[in-house]
Amino acid sequence: MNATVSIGEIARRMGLRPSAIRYYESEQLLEPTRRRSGRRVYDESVCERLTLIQLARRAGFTIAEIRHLFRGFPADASAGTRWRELLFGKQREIRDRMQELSRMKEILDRLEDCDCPDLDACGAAAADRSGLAND
Amino acid sequence: MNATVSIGEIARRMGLRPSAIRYYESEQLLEPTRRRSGRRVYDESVCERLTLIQLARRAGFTIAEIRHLFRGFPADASAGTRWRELLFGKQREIRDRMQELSRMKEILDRLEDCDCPDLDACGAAAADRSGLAND
DNA sequence: CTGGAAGCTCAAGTGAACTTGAGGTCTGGA
DNA sequence: TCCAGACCTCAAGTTCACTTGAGCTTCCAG
Repeated sequence: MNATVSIGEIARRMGLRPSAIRYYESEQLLEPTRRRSGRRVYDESVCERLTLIQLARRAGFTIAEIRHLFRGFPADASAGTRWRELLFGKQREIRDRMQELSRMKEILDRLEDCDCPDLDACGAAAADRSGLAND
Repeated sequence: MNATVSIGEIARRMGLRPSAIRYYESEQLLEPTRRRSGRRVYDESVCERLTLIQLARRAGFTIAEIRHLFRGFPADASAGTRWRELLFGKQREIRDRMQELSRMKEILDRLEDCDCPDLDACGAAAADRSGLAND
């Protein structure tokens, strides 16, 4: 029934600019959009797709990687392998990023408990700093 | 004893390019470096600082934010408030990012268990997709 | 029917975070 | 002594992900 949403309306709902949506389409993260007298007409389902794009972006995927995530690789002998590699690589990246975020969170939490004007002046954070090299 | 490390050596140890280290210095994330006949001479402690910079970068801090993290804000009535705001804002951002990463991880983990050539072709991921709007 | 908002395309511009290039200096090993 | 290679500065270039502007069309409320 409600398959007649304008690009402006989708953008508003998703907190994006229309230009970003056109850009994603041009990058083939969205399928070519149906037109009515030249204008793009969306149905609601594009929102899920856009949410997934935003999620992937914030998880560190580049536009090209998201395209591969959605559309795979040009079908040849190595397509499956490359897909697996993208997947495994990204899983690893995400694990690493989660760890880094935890470490940064600890530093900030510790900073919160003191009232230094900055990290350089902060003794509470020194403990974290000295632990940083233990990789 | 070993207070005579060159920029190239520090870069190598930290997996950075010398240009990045010079850039951080120019952006005042590192203190002006001691020179010997024009060349920068580091002692090991700069590595902790660089590790912290990299951690913060990957946690989503901009260069300007890292500068504020280290050096605070120009001392005036609002300096303390702005510092707290930066801290709280970043803590929130980190929590959000960790949640987003978990969601993305789930999607990738599910993709791993099937053998679709891409996400568009994947039924296992459809469940995730339909759940995405439930914010 | 009309005027302003919203859309369209395409090319060029933007901001963040570095990198590269040009032109020159300094150092350390053969 | 010679010179390859590491450093220096400063300005300009690069990449990514969009945004903006120009010039033009279409929609719709009054």
